[in-house]
Amino acid sequence: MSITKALADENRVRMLLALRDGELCVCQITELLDLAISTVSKHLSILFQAGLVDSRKDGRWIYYQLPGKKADVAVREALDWVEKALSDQAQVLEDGKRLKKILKQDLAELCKRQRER
Amino acid sequence: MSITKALADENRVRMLLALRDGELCVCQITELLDLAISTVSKHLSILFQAGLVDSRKDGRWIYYQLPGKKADVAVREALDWVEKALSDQAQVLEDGKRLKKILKQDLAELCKRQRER
DNA sequence: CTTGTATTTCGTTGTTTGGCGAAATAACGG
DNA sequence: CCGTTATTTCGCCAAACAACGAAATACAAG
Repeated sequence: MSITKALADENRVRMLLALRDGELCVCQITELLDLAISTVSKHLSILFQAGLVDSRKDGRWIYYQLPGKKADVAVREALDWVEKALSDQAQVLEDGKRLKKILKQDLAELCKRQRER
Repeated sequence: MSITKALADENRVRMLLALRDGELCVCQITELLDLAISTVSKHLSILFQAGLVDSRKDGRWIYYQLPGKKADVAVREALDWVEKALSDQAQVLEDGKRLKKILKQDLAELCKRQRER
């Protein structure tokens, strides 16, 4: 049930699909979705509680990623479905392009710019 | 997106799982969930708009059912996931038992009793 | 330590959603 | 036709939710 609720928000689905190609830190996700940092953080905690993302700390940053093979079957199959059913949405395709540009930017610079919004 | 939103409500998921063994009319679903008829009707319209249920009219009653093979792939796979991931929830198991009793009742009687709540 | 920085938590606000009952609709049976 | 009946639509209220900014937290670097 927490899985279906977590998937009900468009921004959260965008986050999951953005993580397909690897982990991202909070400020990268924030840049992609153009939301307040606190909003993104809350969304991530909802995804985390549903088991749909993992996180790890590295230096100053916290990286979020899709869960590995150890994840619950229900979670893994839900994520498979999301990818198959929703990854061709216009917004998601655009996110893919924007994400490439974001990944080229220096992480410290990116975070700094966000703090000054 | 309309699919994930439709699946985010517990009562709607219960409806879908109740339909696994065959079609049900609105008043049977209402009896199962113990909600107002108008509420059930609204839930069903949300499921219908997402493509997660079909309906057919027969005499005085409208029967809802899970969509057939012609349904969208995204819909069919979402329903497969719901069944696999959520059908072992306590509430759903109890619904299964209650549904058997409901199905034994005369349809006209059932509807009549509901009108008098 | 102390400053700076990335993230989370908290409190508030506006919007969405779920619930109900009453009225409208549709359609069957007399 | 006319009343009855099953369902939907409408208008309302309360609860849940998403969004924000400010304050708190955690921790790395100087």
